[in-house]
Amino acid sequence: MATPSTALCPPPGRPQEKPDLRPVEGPAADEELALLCKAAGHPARVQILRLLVRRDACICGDIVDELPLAQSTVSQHLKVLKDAGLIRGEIDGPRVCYCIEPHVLRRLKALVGSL
Amino acid sequence: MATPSTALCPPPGRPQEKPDLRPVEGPAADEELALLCKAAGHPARVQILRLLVRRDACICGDIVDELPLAQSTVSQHLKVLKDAGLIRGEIDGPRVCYCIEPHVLRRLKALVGSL
DNA sequence: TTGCCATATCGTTCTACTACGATAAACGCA
DNA sequence: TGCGTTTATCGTAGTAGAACGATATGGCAA
Repeated sequence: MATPSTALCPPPGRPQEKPDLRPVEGPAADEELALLCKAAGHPARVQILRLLVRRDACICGDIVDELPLAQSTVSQHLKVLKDAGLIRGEIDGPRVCYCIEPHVLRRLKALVGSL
Repeated sequence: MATPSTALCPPPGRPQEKPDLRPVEGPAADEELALLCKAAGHPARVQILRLLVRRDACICGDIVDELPLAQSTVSQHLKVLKDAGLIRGEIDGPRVCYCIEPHVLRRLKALVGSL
């Protein structure tokens, strides 16, 4: 098969509809909420999240082009989001394709919603 | 009338059911989301928020008693939350009664929900 | 007034974050 | 193999955050 130039990061064959059974309160949940909020607590990272949600997946270079920041700075922000679990990066040849981790984003929404 | 020793911070006669009409996307919304998330991005501050949501209002001293931190440190965290608009502090005699700003908390939920 | 209580602010120290340019690493292609 | 492209990492500098003890402030009671 031909290699598509626009790679889609999340393989479509995984709906991942398993509900998250972890509690939304308690010390562990508080830590998790703080961690995720901290990761989202920067305008550039919010922009990246929105970009990935809107585009469903995005090549790193496209993200760099969208933000008024140096490439190394964007790479650092991507690392923060990746370390928090909110996004995932898949190597696609010489490029890296980033995408949202939908269950972690849902988890963030659930935790914030529990406040 | 007698002054009640347990002051309730939000005066009950204000339902504040006005819906927030500001957009949940765009540059301003991104900034706002980042700001609120940053304020919530620390375990101690999450604990404070939960405390205030659960108890509806709380004397500063009670918050200090609940957290394993020095009084001055808790005071700083309260200031961060207050500067972000998430909580409000009303002076009640020699004490200060803190409470959630419900519409700002709702705004945070709406912004996170828009991701 | 004097003193006590609750809270905020100050000053300090240490750590973490943010941003950048420079460089390294990984990959495809000629 | 060697080159250009893409992304990550390193090193650095400046700023901000987190924690504490000490101190100031402001109100109430004696």
